Amino acid sequence: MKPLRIATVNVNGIRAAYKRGMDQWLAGRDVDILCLQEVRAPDAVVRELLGDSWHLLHAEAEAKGRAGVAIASRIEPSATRSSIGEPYFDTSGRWVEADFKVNGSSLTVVSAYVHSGDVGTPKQDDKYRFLDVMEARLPALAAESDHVLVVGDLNVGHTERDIRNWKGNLKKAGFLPEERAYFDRFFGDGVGYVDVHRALSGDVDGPYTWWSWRGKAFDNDTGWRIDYHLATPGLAAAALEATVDRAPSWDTRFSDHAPVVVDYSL
Amino acid sequence: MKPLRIATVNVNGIRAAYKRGMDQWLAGRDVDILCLQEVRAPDAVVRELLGDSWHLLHAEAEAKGRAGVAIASRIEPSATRSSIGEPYFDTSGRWVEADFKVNGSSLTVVSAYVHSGDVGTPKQDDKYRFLDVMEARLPALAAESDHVLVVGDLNVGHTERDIRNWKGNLKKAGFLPEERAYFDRFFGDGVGYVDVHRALSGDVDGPYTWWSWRGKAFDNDTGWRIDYHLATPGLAAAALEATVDRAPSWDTRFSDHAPVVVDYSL
DNA sequence: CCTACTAAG
DNA sequence: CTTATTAGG
Repeated sequence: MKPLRIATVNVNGIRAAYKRGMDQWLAGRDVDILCLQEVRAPDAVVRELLGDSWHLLHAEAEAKGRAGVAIASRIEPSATRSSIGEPYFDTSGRWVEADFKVNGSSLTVVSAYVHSGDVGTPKQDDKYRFLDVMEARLPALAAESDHVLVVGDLNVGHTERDIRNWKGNLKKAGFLPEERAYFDRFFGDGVGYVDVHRALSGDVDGPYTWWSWRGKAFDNDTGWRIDYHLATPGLAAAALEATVDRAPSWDTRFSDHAPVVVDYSL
Repeated sequence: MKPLRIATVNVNGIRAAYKRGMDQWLAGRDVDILCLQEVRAPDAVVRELLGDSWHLLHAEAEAKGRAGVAIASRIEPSATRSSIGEPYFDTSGRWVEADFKVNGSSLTVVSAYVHSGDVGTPKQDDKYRFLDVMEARLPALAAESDHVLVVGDLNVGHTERDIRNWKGNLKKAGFLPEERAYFDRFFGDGVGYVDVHRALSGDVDGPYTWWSWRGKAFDNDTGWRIDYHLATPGLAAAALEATVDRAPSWDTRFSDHAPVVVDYSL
């Protein structure tokens, strides 16, 4: 049986990503379920760019040109939702859920875009509030489907291996102890999800998924691993291979984030 | 005696112009006095881009990133002014004057940027008000110097030969009868200036100096001649040659306007 | 440093 | 269609 290929990527504006060759990446990757964050475009534009070969679930943000998440799939979802369970976030373009039937099992896929945060500002409060709701939503989803996969830009590096310059970022949004503790719990017995890429790659540095556009961050691989596949244990056990599509393997850099692609033998 | 080469160009943002190769144009043209409009950058940025081989007179607009005119010269001005004579326009970045001594004669050069206007809006009132003040300033300048040259983006096409699609623009700002009448007066006995390029090129269509970025306006030469050299008669008689630097002669299009370059044998 | 928005051209 | 600004990342 051909594995199910699921990719997540923060496109940082899908119009800009297409200008930079995102279509070439897509054409070469044969993705079954494509999860996008920071779409930053109206629904009609997204449909036009992706073409009609996808089923598209897209949650725009209320603010024009901000955030926006989507799930584009070759197979049709049996159900879709665009709420994380807290009305405050329903128009923020940060969370969509799609249910699929795959070989007799139910699979829920989530495309998530956690706030970037900013210490000492209301943005950080929103980030914690979102992570709180997410922490409650994860086990609820796991109770409803055979398999759950939450992917996206979670804007937190979990461990010292997930950020190149971790010492310099201990007080920065994205690597705060309080943020990292959420991920300890996501991956702990209570919530019970698995960090798929970390499980497959083992205890190594990276692989990073985001690099600042500034300076030579990308060339020097001064990056952060903040784009994840969080899977329920049965699904995580079915993960065959995980890849970050960045140079040198893939030479089109169409966003400041690189796609994280995982094959699941479901 | 080597003629004095004076160029005018609306750069539509000097930063963007340099990115598109304005420096290559400048390097190949050996200009003595360079008049700029729509500089749209802080003074420090302009000085950095032009380098230290110029004397620079630069009037920024009060509004950041808007308008801005400059005169960069290889020879040092004996005096400079940045008022057209009406305080309302003093912070609009639309008028600068520099006086030079050239071979024993006095020469005043003005870099002007007339409002684009918009029929039925306050912008059109400002445009008329500016043209009113300009109409008063022209003879005053002529009385003070041996030679006066007012160059820049005057945002009005004078005659039917100055706009490709003149019939379609009779009611549009830039070709309104009331605007064109100002130029009849500028070139009439009362004010007494000469349209240098028209005098040299004769009664032909164009040559145009501005083409919209939209569509194929540039390739089809659907343009407007709105960038001028207005000279007092003695100076106009000294004009040897006038050129619009556009393709095919010059292949770098660094602005939606092309430079108008004139050699004066002073 | 890059995105999209907006006003201006 | 392009410019620079602004907020957001």
